Amino acid sequence: MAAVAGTNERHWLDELNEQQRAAATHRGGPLLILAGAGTGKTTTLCTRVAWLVSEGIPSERILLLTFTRRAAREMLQRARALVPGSSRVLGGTFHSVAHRLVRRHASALGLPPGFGVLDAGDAADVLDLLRVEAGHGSARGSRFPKKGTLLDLYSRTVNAQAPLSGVIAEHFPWVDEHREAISALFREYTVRKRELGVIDLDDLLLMWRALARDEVIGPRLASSFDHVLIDEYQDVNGLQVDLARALGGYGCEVTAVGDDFQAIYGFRSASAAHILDFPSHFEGTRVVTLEHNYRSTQPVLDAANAVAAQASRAFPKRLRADRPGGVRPRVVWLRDEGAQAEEVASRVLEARENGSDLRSQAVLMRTSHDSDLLELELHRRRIPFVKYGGLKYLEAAHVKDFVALLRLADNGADDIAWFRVLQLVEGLGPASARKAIGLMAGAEPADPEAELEEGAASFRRGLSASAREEAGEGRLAAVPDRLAEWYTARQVIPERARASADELVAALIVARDEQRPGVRAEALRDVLAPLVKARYPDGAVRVEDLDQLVAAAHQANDPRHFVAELVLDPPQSSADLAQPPHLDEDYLTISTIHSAKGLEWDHVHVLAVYDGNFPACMSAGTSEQIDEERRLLYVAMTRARRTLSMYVPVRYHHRPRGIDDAHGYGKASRFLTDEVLGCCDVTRLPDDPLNPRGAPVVTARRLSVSPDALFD
DNA sequence: TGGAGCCGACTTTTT
DNA sequence: GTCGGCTCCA
Repeated sequence: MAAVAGTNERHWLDELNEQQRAAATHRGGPLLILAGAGTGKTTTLCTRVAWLVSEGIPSERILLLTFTRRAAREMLQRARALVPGSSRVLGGTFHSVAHRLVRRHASALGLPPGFGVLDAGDAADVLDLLRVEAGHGSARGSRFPKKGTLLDLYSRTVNAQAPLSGVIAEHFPWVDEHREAISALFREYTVRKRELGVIDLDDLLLMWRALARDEVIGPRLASSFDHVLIDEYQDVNGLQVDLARALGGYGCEVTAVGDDFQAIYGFRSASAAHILDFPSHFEGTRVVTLEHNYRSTQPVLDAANAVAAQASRAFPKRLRADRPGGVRPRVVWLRDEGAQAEEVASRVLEARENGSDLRSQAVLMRTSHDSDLLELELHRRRIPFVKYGGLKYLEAAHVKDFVALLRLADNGADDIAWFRVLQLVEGLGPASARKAIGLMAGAEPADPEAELEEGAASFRRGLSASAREEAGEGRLAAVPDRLAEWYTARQVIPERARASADELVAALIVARDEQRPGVRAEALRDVLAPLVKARYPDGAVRVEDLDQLVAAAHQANDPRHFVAELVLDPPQSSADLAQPPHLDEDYLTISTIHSAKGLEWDHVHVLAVYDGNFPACMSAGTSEQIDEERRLLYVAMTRARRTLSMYVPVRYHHRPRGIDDAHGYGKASRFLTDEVLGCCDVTRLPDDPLNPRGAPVVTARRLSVSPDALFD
């Protein structure tokens, strides 16, 4: 480490205000930075990283935990610009850091070296499998919860670290009659994951905590860091608090940043209570509050403050703007979502003509399909955009197929992947796939391999730590290998599908022996391509999507964990995988509010601000849920630097994509109270130009329209 | 009779 | 894109 920089060289400290500087240069003891929207939270945190490094803390001994990897990357880039020495700071999400640690200690945790990480969809598939096995498949009468609900419930219970019965009573009362069956199902779920050699996202946190609490491994882990900085602390859950406390308990200095009024992840068991409890969890905490808003103009803040003031238990916190001037936010009533799309597109173009490029503008919405019509309109007008949130690249069916193949090449015991992969073959459905997998799994090798098998079995049972030590890593590698049993299993495949299935399995065997991830991915892409082309009408386009993944596999730094890293840091779109990104291109951002967290734009448009969306009808149950929905609107509003527009389509479709014409006549969001509207310019857009002032439709005429004359 | 495949109804927010 | 229900095929 270079000599400590003199204070006069740290000119970047001069750019901070008094509170920010106090936070950035705090030394000794835990620190909590309460930072309202736009108060320079990121700047302060980056500067703190830079300051710590300039104070002589080795950068690899600093851990920066953020909500997304994108946030970590951005912060580290900025810190590096201040102090080049900060390049080795370890940054990422709780989950990605957990993955590194779990990887390193896989054998202690009883995991095979090639263990996979299930994404939410895979985890739900495992639960579904167990649900069917337990006979809750199509049980008549009292309906058993579906896989999505089960996963929600499971994840909530684990992340909140609360008893299942309590979580059911509070959030899922309608499944109470099945409580015991669900409890048994969840126990089976943890067993099954072990058998499959996989873990889910929640396990990553559980396992990190288990490592941190272990009397031997824990201190060793904690001694790797001097400082931990945690961003967005208002959105941590109980498990993450445990991790923070474990780190702090071993003498690591903890800094947390957040704003209780921006807590929007209650549905993931996060709770703003944790940030308020921080001082009691960490003895001797210094609290620094940042109140000066450098992002928005006062008129925007006035409206946002008016929304915040409605909260039942709000901290009295009024943001004050540092930027002079500004225009009042607009609230626009329109006929319907079509009019909304046209209006937003026009305003975006208008702003661009006035010198604001598309990158400085964003459209935000509650749910990802709120922008469906807008996306069509933008295509029509050739306005480039990138959409964040909603259905992601990895969730597209053909990409999931490909990922399942990649998984199988790493871990032949992953039956969920098998189940998906086998069904790619035409004429091979779920029933045959299940049978074949049962045969592959059930056919235990005979005596000669008993010793190896003993290792695998002990892994499956999840032995005590000492027994696992004994088994050693070499034996743990002996996960049951389905591929070897294919010859037996293929007998239950319908005859017409057998040859095709053989081909697929043969390709997997070849791919498994190929260690270079790029070459392996290429081989698997080649077997998959014809199947994708046959299955989907737009198959050719989808195969191109796969090429992006192959390219990414070629870039992978750690072949073994290419798929896991994909799950932990999912590309938002296929364009995200393309190397290098087209940085010079100008595009509009469309994003769910959840995905827009921490970001800002000059011009912000908020779509569909009607009641039923803000709050969403599904989240209008308890007053806590409604508070969270209000904060969501607040977060959206405070993303705006210069102008803010909120749209209320009066007539909206219940269902997206125009499947039918079911629609309702909505009211504006209940959060747009008179106080809020008083801070805004309210306009009503003229009605349908083809039918001004609702002129009655002529019904008496009968016209005949037919192309029959053409059919001579 | 089981299983593959087609058709119609519906979809909150994310690591 | 997914789920459940239905029909037709071996």
